[in-house]
Amino acid sequence: MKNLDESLLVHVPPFRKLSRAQIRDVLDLAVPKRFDPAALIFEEGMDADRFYLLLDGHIRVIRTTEGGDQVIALHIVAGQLFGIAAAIGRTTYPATAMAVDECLALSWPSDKWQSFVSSYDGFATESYKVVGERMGEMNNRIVEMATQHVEQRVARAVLRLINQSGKKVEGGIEIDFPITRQNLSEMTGTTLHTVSRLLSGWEKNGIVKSTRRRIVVTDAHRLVVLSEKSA
Amino acid sequence: MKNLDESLLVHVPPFRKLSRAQIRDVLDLAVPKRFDPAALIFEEGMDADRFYLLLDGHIRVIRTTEGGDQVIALHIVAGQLFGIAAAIGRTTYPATAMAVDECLALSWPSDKWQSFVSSYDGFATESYKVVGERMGEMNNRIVEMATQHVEQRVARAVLRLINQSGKKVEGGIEIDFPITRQNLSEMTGTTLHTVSRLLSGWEKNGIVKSTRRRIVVTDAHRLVVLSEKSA
DNA sequence: GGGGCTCTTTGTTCTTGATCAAACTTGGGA
DNA sequence: TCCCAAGTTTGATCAAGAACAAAGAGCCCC
Repeated sequence: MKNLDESLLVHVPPFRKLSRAQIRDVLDLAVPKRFDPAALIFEEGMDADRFYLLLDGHIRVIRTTEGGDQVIALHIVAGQLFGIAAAIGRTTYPATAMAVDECLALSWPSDKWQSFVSSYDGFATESYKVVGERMGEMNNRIVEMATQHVEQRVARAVLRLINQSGKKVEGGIEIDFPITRQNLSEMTGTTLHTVSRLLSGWEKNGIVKSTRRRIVVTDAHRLVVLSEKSA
Repeated sequence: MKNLDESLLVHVPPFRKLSRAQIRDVLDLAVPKRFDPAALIFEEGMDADRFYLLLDGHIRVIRTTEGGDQVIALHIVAGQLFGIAAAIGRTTYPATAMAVDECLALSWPSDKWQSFVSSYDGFATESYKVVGERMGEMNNRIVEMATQHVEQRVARAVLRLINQSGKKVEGGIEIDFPITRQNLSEMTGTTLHTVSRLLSGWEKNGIVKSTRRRIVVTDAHRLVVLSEKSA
């Protein structure tokens, strides 16, 4: 438990400005944990007792409506903080976090947040920058949902995924975690049927290539064009 | 300029915990300004050199797409901070702020943000609570847009407005600033035509009563029912 | 190596709400 | 007082995408 290597945090933005000794202190307070694919890390409404740093894997942040519809709010990639309800004055988690693939995360008790902010220079700044980026992303999604058609929204969602978690493969860029048409529909507010038809169409035009749970973008440029097609 | 009364800030959340002397200091740094209806306070992309506190009136926060569509992100009511790009590590404003009616606001240079946070206990906590609330609202809107029909979205938008800025009048609750069908459509991602038809329908059913730029909700309960109608 | 679960595809029909098109109303300003 | 701009209503048509319905395909586990 106590032998986490300091190199883990050296390159992670919120901790980048900390000294070796400070990182040691932070790590000594951290609890590492592994999650299997589809494991729930915390659920919407739960008491927000810990905050997390994802070291490896991908996390999906989900909200569920009373009607049972799921909406994917965002994906977290390695190196990002999540579950930081404490940072924005919340006592419960606003959404559910689920491991997409095998994940490794560190966590700390939420009541440590305050002391991190005051003890470690740069920690607050970097963390709130993350908050700002997420707000920006959310804002963009609202604008998209309000003004764009389904095809453009799905195109953007795919582009965002390859930007955040794209892996170069021969013939294009692959989303490097498993994702279904259903998932994509939950990110864009449409149905899996419509997403399936869109992907089939794009595949016919040589823009993407996809198999079960995997998507490779072969012509990102044309996807960008699609995503911008007149409002 | 220097004779702002301290009572202005005593009941405003971010400053609530400050001493009389501290409030004096804060006020001495503040620049008050009045804005006419429809005046732009700052625009998306502008250098975020100041942050604001709205003392009176209503502000509309707007994003405009390349295609010229406008989306209303949120409304700010008296007592709220806005333009707090500095708080989330941004150097430009992420959206445009426009006065809806006659407004009075205080503003401070953005570089004072850091010193406010460190000098005044409770300021950071309260401010980030506001950030958290806005994130929650944005999140809800994303979920709504993804899962609900237009009628439900418009109903919710109206309910939100009367919650935030409702004024009791005989016969119901009125949204206490001027708002057009067009505005409502920009809040919900639909067209003014559809909003007009919905409002006409509701009026026929005795749920609302509206004239040019004014909306009175006469039966909030039934509006809630409408807004929840099966996903 | 088969069974079953999960994911995907594809066809058809139907509904919502956008788009197009005008006319009407209201209130402020010349 | 009249005019005009801004805001509102209403009708008709149309298209995007949801809903309904099945059938296929890939993968994991036994």
